[in-house]
Amino acid sequence: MAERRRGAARSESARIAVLETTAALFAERGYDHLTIEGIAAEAGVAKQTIYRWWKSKSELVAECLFEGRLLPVDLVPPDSGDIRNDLTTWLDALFRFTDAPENGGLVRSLVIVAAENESVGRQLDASLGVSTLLTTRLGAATKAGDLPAGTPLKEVVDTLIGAVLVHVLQRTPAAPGAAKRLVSLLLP
Amino acid sequence: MAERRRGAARSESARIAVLETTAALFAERGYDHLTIEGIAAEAGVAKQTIYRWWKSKSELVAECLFEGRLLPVDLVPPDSGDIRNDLTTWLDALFRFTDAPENGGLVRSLVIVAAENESVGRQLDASLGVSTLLTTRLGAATKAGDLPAGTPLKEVVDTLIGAVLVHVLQRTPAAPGAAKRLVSLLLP
DNA sequence: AATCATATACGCAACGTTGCGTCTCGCTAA
DNA sequence: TTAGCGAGACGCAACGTTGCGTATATGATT
Repeated sequence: MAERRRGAARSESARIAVLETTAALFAERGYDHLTIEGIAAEAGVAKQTIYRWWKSKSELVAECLFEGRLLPVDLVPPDSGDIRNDLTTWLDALFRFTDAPENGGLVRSLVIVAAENESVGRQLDASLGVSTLLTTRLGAATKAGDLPAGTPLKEVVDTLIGAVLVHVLQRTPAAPGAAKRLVSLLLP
Repeated sequence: MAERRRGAARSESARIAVLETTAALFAERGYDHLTIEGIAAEAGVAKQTIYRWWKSKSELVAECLFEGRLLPVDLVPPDSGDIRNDLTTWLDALFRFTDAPENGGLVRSLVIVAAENESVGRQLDASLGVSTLLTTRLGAATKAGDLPAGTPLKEVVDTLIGAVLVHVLQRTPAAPGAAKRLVSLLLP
């Protein structure tokens, strides 16, 4: 049996206020200009209330991320039946998203968090809204015979994400047709 | 004509001491625990001497990087004549380097700098000791007929780097044979 | 059932510490 | 004589911790 709690329960409203404020300030100022004191003030919450529940700034951001509060869009690959077209469409949307200046900063901040926080790093693919779903679709396509049997799915997914990261870090907008070229390269 | 300087010239020994100390502390503690005051103290230099010549911490680290002081190894791809073997060997060495825990932290710190500092980000490939050289080799291989004529070289290089970054961020040691699989995937 | 005791979270506010970036000192070297 | 140098003090911002008084929820006592 779970021993019943004794005193006042954790304030859900405070928790929500903190997470919402964190996500807002993160998107607005980026990770490195994010301060615990700033979040507390803006959220109308005591600093100690934050430190009581979150060990660090990166952990706080991680929770926002895993609750889907950081990325404004759902990057779900479409399902038309043609796996290569779907991948191209999805990758192209991802490129167009990251190429917008404000989003570029957002994703770069996200990369910083991934580099600092192990759990965010490990779930990097999930953080970017992909991974399992994408791998599932690729697996299904392989089974259906749309892809060669030996296609190393994990490598393909990692590689796609990696290409996006490189573009974001290099501040190089994706060239026209880059998504298509990349997909053709990986899944000829 | 270059106007003759008046007054004391910039101290080269101080400059060297600062860069060496920066590289050492960066490798030892990582980027986020690197402080200007710490560098100044360790290098036996006044804080103002640093601020006089470098605008920010990331710029200081960038100069270390571009002078080759940050990465302890030269990651030059071999040249055996077989471009795929060479790529695999090089990529494998890169994986083995980043898989060592202390190096993983180093590269993750480097990613943080690339995310914060535009010039580092833009020269990300050069920072990792690759790019131009690699692209040159790939171009030569294409010309020699070892690779299909339409191979998108830039995409290939970006993709390789991206795959390495993803592994580093995910804290996933590269699986045995990963380098070979990746190269086969990109250059079938 | 009403009351008290205990336990916990809360907002508020202050603490000492660290690192920032700027500034002013003499000293030294070109 | 001028500019870079080491040393170090300054105000500022944010850190992470602590104590205070209040609100709330549970368990024990009347």
